[in-house]
Amino acid sequence: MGRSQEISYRLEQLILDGGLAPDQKIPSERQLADRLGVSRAIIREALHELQGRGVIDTFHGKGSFVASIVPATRDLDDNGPLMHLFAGHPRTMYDLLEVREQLEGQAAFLAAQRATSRDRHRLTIAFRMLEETDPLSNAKPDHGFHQAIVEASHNPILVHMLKGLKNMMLLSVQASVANLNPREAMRHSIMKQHRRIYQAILAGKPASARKAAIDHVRFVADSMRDLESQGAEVIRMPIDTEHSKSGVTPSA
Amino acid sequence: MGRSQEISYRLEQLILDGGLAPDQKIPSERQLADRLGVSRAIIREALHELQGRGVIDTFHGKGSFVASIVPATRDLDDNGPLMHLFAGHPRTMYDLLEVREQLEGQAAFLAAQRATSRDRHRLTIAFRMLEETDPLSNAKPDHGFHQAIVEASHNPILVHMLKGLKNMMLLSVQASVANLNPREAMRHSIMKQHRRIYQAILAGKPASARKAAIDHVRFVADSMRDLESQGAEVIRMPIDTEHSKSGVTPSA
DNA sequence: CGCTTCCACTGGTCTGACCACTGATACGAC
DNA sequence: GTCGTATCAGTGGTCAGACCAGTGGAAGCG
Repeated sequence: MGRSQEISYRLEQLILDGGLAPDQKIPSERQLADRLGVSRAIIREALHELQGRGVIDTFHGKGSFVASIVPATRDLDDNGPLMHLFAGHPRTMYDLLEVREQLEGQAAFLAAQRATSRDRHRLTIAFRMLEETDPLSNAKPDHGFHQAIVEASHNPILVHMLKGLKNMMLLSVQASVANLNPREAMRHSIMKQHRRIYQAILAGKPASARKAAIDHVRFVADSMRDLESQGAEVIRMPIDTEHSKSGVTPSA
Repeated sequence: MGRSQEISYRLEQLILDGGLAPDQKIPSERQLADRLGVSRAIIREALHELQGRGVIDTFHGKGSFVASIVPATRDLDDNGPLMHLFAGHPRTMYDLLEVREQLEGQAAFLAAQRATSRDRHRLTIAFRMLEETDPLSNAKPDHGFHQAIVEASHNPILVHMLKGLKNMMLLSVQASVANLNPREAMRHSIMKQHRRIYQAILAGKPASARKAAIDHVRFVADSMRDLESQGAEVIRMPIDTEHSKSGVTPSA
């Protein structure tokens, strides 16, 4: 363990101990360096580590501040590491969609095979909600619809895996809804796709259901790819409050 | 957004893109600084950030290395509930196979599309190991083979999900191997299926690879179902299994 | 009063030096 | 020959001091 690690640890302790509340300002790097008896470089490295963990946010010219959502020492509620790892990386969304494609397809397939009457009922409710909801706040109903499907698959592992991805899914779905729904034509297409999935499951046609689900996810992915390649601004959901990392066009 | 952040972002990109595999060594700080045209301090800050996120591990005097995609912290926790499920319900194995069917299929598909020469190399090694290994202790090479495939898919999320299921997969694979391999005919079929997958990926035929992989998993599932319905004793593996590392030894 | 200018303070980056650890190589004693 | 040991190049760890670049408030001006 180096000095930097130790400092990082001590700072985190200070913060978590309640000595520093959320949004509270952290002493300046120079002050910390002086007070803790190490060089400023060390302080900076330690702060970067905390930054990576999402404990603090730093702003040029202003200072460093305790992040509003403090993920305690070692997250109990977790999903954290993954989220931090993946959040903000555009490619991740497509990776996610590649996996979703298959999982949703399988879920739809199984749902068509196994859905009980209660499943059908819940699915119908979710579907209606989806149809009737204001497109602008459409993310949750959309997610709810897909979740109803996977639950109808009666495969605990499938449920578990998609549940584990729930947060990331939500982000992804929100992003896609935010991007695609405004385009009236696309919104219409997506509605139609949802309907296809829904009807195939209700009709007990596994193969059709799978195909519909896969097509749906693929359509979303392709559409977003198109949009992005056309230079349209792809709205990414803020995983953490202000990190407006969007707008970065890696044009080295 | 500072230079350091950008560097951190670029490095992470490299890693997630699969340009750098787990346990692989990252160029030295001085090299990176030189190559990316920034000072070493910046590199160090970026590395500390990645360290904070658990993307890399750093060792004094040795270097920095890509950490396993999934922070091991929650590995056990993650599987805990599922393991519990598995213990009681034989059906879970089939649920698992249903999911595997799709995930492995997708992995094979993407691998056929994206495998680099290094991927092909590792895949070949894993495949040969699989061919040459004593069937009785065949579980690990089998798992290693499948893992090599998913890593060649260059989809971090896919890697994560299958890795998360690693232990259960191992159980499942062990079970299937233990049950199926003794039957000479079946063992032969499985070998042929593995070969089909392998060749399809090497030949760069995504569709074939997917089909081969799906057929393979489905064959295993069906075979076990048959056996079970015939009253044959299905050997189930004990839960614990030593935490063996990945089947393939990354030969430096 | 309102606007501008300026300046102190904050983080961001660079340089180049030195320390501490690791691993392999060369060398000496046996 | 073999075995320890000394050496050395490469790596991360730390330091000091300088300068650049945003921020925000205070002083000064119209």
